[in-house]
Amino acid sequence: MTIYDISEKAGVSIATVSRVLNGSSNVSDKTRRKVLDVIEQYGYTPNAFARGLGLNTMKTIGIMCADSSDLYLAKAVYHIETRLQTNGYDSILSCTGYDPEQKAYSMNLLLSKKVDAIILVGSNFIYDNRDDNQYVMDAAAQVPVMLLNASLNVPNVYSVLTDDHHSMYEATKYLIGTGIQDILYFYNSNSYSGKRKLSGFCDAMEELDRLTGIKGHGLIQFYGGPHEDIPHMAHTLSVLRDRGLSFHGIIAADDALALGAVKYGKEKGLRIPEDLSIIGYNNSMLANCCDPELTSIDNGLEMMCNQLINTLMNVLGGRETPQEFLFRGQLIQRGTTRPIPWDASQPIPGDASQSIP
Amino acid sequence: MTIYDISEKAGVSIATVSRVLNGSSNVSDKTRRKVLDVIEQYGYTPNAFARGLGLNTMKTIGIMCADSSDLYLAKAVYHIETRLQTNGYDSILSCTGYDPEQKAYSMNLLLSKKVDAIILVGSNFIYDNRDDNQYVMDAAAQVPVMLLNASLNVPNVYSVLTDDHHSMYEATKYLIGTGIQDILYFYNSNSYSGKRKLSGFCDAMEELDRLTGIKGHGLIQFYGGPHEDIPHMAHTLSVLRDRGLSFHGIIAADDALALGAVKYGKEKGLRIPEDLSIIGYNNSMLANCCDPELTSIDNGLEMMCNQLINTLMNVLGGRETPQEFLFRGQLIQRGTTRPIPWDASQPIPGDASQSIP
DNA sequence: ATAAAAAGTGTAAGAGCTTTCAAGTCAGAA
DNA sequence: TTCTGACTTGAAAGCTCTTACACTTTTTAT
Repeated sequence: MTIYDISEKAGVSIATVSRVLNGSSNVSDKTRRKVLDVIEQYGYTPNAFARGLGLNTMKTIGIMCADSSDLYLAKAVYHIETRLQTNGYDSILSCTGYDPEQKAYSMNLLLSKKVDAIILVGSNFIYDNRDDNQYVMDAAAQVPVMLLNASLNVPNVYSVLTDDHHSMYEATKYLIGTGIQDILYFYNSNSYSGKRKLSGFCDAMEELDRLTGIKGHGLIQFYGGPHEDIPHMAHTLSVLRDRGLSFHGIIAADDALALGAVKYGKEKGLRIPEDLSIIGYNNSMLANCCDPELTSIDNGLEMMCNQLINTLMNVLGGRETPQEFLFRGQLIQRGTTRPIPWDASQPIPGDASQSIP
Repeated sequence: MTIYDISEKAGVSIATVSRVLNGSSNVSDKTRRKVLDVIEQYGYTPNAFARGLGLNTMKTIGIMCADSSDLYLAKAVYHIETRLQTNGYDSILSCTGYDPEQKAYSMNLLLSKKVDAIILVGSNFIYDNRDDNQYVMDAAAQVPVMLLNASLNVPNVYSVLTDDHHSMYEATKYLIGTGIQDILYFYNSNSYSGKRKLSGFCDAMEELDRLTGIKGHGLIQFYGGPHEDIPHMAHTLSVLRDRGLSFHGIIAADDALALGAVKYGKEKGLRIPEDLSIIGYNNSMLANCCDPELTSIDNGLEMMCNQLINTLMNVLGGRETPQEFLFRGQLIQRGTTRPIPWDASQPIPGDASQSIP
């Protein structure tokens, strides 16, 4: 069933059928109705390839994501996919893993499929070394590139992200405000946003060092073990402690790591939050799975995804739009941290609980 | 840059270029090298639309999934996507939600994009009423349809699933074997596999009723609240208990529900597993997030996904293959259940711990 | 050496759609 | 009535590739 069949049955030319199909206004109502009837009757759907050939677009967006089974990334992909769909776009998903070469390869694959844009979900697509981002720039030369949780100042690249530095800075100050000074930062990624988070933590700790005149309140521990392996995370911390390091607070770069920290605390018989306070990141469902429930930073993922798609639609529609959207995260206080005492004289100037509602 | 440009620069015909591109053997080494060089030099990539038009395929598989942010479904999609990629296929992902109409619509959208096959991830795509599955049969008339976690006996539809009935039956018998008789089944879906699970539970409980001569050991509770809302799940159970129902074991239809059960137990001050034993389903990362760690049923998701892709490749390659693959789940015993006592005389014949290693 | 088979290459006909441009229709104005 | 211009419509070219078929060249068998 092709456009020719339809044109024949409707007694018009293929051009007219095509015009009806594309909602062109240059068709009389009578003709339009006639064609529509025939199309309906035979259940005809235009061939997407042929259409793509003619239009050089298929209303399809390429989504790249290192690991779509990751709780956070999966949520992001889901929201993006859903919003795309309501805007009449399809998406081709490509799980690239964390290997840079694979990323570049996947990118080319998507481009060869003539996607209208590419969305990079997650901060691990942008590297510090500008040369390593060449593949992104190459892509941007062909189609708009959208970044979620990362930023790259290059034409035709648009970014939607949270201010991870600020979030971590405030979270750290909040924890200090509850009376804890020896804090461990527990992280597992050096990605674009990973770096920002770490520096936020460091800045807050340095401030503390400066104010107290004591050096080294902050500890930093990288977790390189298997993804999502909570027991292994707990074990990593256990080893640390056994080496004699002491800390009464843990700030984790994501909720899974925080759960590892909670598990560690329980295994060591520490009361949470009295003996050990813990803050997670992302405010995922894991925060509720935790006992006690996990204090975590919510960065409004859904809102960011909406902004990203809106921006994309603007770009695709040829409308002007800012290149970068920066959101602010929000600390959700739950059971793994103590509240800031009402009367406490803050060791750090500035009331953290004010800027983090 | 088209095939014409390449053919000109290489001094051959477009047919030869095309043959080189498609790895046809009817090209001399010398010619091939020459063409390849030119292609390399100009960084040419064939236009996917034109290719699709000619071949009527784009090496693309449609994946449908109700909610790709669901922990379990996301894992499945990830494995499928990854395996597809290693087989040289792309995937178009469509998140349909749970609305039947939306499913049919998405299906047509995928078909219009000329996918080579459609994979339905999750059991909620198949309904009890055969008429409701018409959209699947319609699709199967055009391309192979693969079902993960569901089954439909229709030509050109292939199924890969676990024997949920058996898993639940054995899990229930196991729990009974640990000495618990009043068991609550906690579930949230009436999907294809949801039904199977429920009937597995019911069968085991009826057996118990028959053996003890007492009716009504089993309780069943549906959870209709928001997805992944652990506190809400706990609350649902709390309400039940407050109405005077008593149970010392909970079997949940998935791990999230089981965490809800754990939370409920803790809130009520029950010791787990002494006062309340809990079994989850899917053996997801949540099982490790739990304290104590959750006993759960592992149904080998990755293996199933592999089988599904292998089968698909066979179908696409025109090779014979069975229509249905049925796997057996496996109970992973952890901290939310007691071990079966060595010397206990089983109230139910058949040693559950034997068939569930 | 020669016939027959095999291998390599090119021509041209699609695949199904969009879109330009020319032509046809028809109302209202002159 | 004739002309003008606004609408409609159709013919045909174009988008980029694949592939059947025909033709040429090379290899193999005799």
